[in-house]
Amino acid sequence: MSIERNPEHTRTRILEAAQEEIYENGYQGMRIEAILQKTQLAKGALYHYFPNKLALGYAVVDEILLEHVKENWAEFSSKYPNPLTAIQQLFLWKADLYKNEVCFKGCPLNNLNQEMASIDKGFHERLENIMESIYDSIVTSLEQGQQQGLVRQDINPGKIAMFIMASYQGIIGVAKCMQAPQLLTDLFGTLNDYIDTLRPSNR
Amino acid sequence: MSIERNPEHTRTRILEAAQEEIYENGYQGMRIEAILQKTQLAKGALYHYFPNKLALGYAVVDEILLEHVKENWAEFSSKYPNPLTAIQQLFLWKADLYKNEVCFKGCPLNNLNQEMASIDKGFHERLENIMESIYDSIVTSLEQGQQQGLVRQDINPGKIAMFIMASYQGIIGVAKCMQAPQLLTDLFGTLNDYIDTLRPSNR
DNA sequence: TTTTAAACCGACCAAATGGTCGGTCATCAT
DNA sequence: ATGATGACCGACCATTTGGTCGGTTTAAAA
Repeated sequence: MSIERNPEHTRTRILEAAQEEIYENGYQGMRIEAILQKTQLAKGALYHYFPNKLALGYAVVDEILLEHVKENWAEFSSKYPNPLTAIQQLFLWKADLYKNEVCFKGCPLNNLNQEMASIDKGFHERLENIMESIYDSIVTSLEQGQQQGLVRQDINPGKIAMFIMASYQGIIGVAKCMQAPQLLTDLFGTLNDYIDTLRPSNR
Repeated sequence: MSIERNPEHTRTRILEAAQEEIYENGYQGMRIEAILQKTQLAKGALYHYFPNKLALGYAVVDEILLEHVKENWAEFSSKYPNPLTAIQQLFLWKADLYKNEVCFKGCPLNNLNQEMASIDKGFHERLENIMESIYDSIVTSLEQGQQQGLVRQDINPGKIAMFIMASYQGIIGVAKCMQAPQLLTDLFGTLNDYIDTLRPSNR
């Protein structure tokens, strides 16, 4: 009996297994053997698609993490015309999402960043690009909000966008450390309170 | 000619070399061999003081990172009676400190947390304890500030303390990713602006 | 001075791990 | 049907790496 072959799907399966492994053990802790076990593939198959471990790691960032981030932001920014509301809603959704087990594992992007940014240039460049793309999205959407009178005129979109990103990362990180889902809700609540202060005062 | 022996000093040298290695490569990337090279010791010496790699990692957290944090906070909280000012000054000092090369490597505590908290229970417990101790310090100092009329009465010290911690961690993390010292100054500036809003409004 | 326990040495070991390579199997164009 | 090409297999290899252990040296106690 013949075994079906589906190159595209096989490659994706490897990538997803690698992402899971990295998420759980970090890139340095990710084991090729574990990916083979998860995918039930032989070593030759993996090395047919990726020349080495590093290339696989890069591919996970480029093809999984980056795409994931893009989709998320696209969804919320199109759903909520008010940029501040979009950000707040995204955070509320994240808070709920991370509330379960995910809370203990942290943010995939942040984890990888802390682990690899200062060790490997390739990882650093990729992760920096992702951050930049998130940053740009927030900035332009804040600027548009200012033009539409939805965001205070006296704030600096660049600085605020960066601060919001940093706080978000920090919140996930602290929650991971403390392993308390309630904390996550509180922290995102405080952050959303802060974001509320960026709205124009009602006159 | 005889070689001087100083057990205490030797142990400390190993710990410090290990801390550097972890700071640069993460715990999983730290190599025993590298520590031996840095300290010019033989393998037997290291394993005379520490039963294995994990115990060495734990010792670094307990004896280097924890102490470092304690000293820092003690210094600033005793120097500035106003807790909000103490926090702000600490951040300004950190911003300046990290401005150089350190900016690229991130916060030792945060790095280790992101890398190991979800992988190893022993690391997690230790890092959580450190976070808790920082948290407690900030909370009590905010509460005292409230009693002295230096901090707004309508804020929740617990939530605010946690938020400040999270933002701090996030700022270091983002700066590490973006590798821009100026960013660090901006972000800490924005955070300090936020902290200013916690002061009682002048009446 | 002798004894004793520690600090320290470094060759060696076993396991883990990333990676290779010759070969087999499925699939599809001709 | 048949050859060609890509997909996949899995035994094997080289290296790295944490860890061991018998032995040597220093320093202080007896």
